[in-house]
Amino acid sequence: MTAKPARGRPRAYDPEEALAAALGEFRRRGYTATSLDHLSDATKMARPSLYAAFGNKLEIYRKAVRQYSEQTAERRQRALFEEPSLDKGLEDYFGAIIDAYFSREGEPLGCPVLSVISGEAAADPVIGAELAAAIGRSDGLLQRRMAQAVEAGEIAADADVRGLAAMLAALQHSLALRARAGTPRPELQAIARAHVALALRAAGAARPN
Amino acid sequence: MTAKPARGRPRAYDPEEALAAALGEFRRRGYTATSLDHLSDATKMARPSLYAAFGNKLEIYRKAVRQYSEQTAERRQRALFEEPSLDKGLEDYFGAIIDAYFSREGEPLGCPVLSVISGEAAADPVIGAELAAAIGRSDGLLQRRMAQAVEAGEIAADADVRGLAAMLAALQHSLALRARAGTPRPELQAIARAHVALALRAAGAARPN
DNA sequence: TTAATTTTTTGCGAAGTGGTACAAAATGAC
DNA sequence: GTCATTTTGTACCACTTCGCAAAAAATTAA
Repeated sequence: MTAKPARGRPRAYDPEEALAAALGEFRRRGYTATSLDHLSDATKMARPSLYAAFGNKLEIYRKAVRQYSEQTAERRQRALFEEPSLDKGLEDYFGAIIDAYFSREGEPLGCPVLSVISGEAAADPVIGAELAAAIGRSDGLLQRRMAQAVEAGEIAADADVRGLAAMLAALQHSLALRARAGTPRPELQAIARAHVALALRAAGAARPN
Repeated sequence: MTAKPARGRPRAYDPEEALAAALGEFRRRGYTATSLDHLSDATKMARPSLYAAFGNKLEIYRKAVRQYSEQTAERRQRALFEEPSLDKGLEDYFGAIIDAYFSREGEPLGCPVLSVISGEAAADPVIGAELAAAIGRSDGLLQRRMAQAVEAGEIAADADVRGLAAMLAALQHSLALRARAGTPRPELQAIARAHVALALRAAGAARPN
């Protein structure tokens, strides 16, 4: 990956680290409240270097989120689609989400999208679309999983697939928000467990366990 | 109410209108992205007048939210606690919430608290506390209602009161977020209906209808 | 009229905003 | 070495940010 001798002056930063540091700033401060000076400090890159490397503020944010998504998506999707037990799969899915909602230092930062650009989404159509897309992706995943569950007989044949998916998506939205408000991790985990259990019961799960 | 001859120069603005206009700006733009100039324009008050009347930016926001809350709380609480049918009560409760999440002109602005200060909550402890308090208030209301429902035999005696309340709160959080992403009203209403129906089914409602 | 009181208006200031131009520095290719 | 190339660092731009001081205006009380 990093095997590129290149030609000119070697860059003094690691793009991946820089984007991670930038995302940290966005998550802590929120989108608008994060200035280019903040990003410059956090990445240890001068502002012109930031521009040359990633583009303007919005582009920096998008690239940082994309990297985060790619890094965390696999575990979530595997939990959802490769775990045989629906119950355990959902618990792992939300467990992965909760893990991602905390920084390495344990700060409850919530979701880099839902929690960070919600404030700006109504005024800026580009950001609004970004938010809508993120929500739509989760909805899609959960709908697919619930449809599978119906086919596999894991839940009632006449279960409301879309309603159940929306109800589980709501848990994700709620976790993002509660993390943002400082709710400690064990409490989030308890909330997720209870929510999943109730959802499965409402779905007429084959084995209410 | 407005019967106060006062002494000095009469104020040229109506405080209630001004706060409503200020809240509109906050809701549209988000907290940080709303500048005092925006507020000054929207309220038609010069910046020093804003300061004299309401205080600094955060105080303006708080007073505007307080007014909004007082104006919308009654309908919500009546739906929740005075409607005999639990099912209908919850539907009306979330119906009132959805109504409040749209501006008079029909823009889906979401919640003036959840959708607006989520981004700032992690960095600013005062705002974080504000967000946590708002979440806690809804949790409390829903817990009380679900506890009543158990006592009245409207739902199963061994129902998970806290879990159900959190699950319904999650619907509120999700509605706020989806509104922010531009989801049209009928879709929000459908989501709310399905969510409530599933929650009641999970609660072992006496009459699943 | 005059004085007291309250609000509005004008204008300022120091700091921060996103974004960029341009020269200096560090490398590989020749 | 010398050149082409790429990144870095310094400095700057025009604009906006929040906040306030001080004067002007509009009213009631005496």
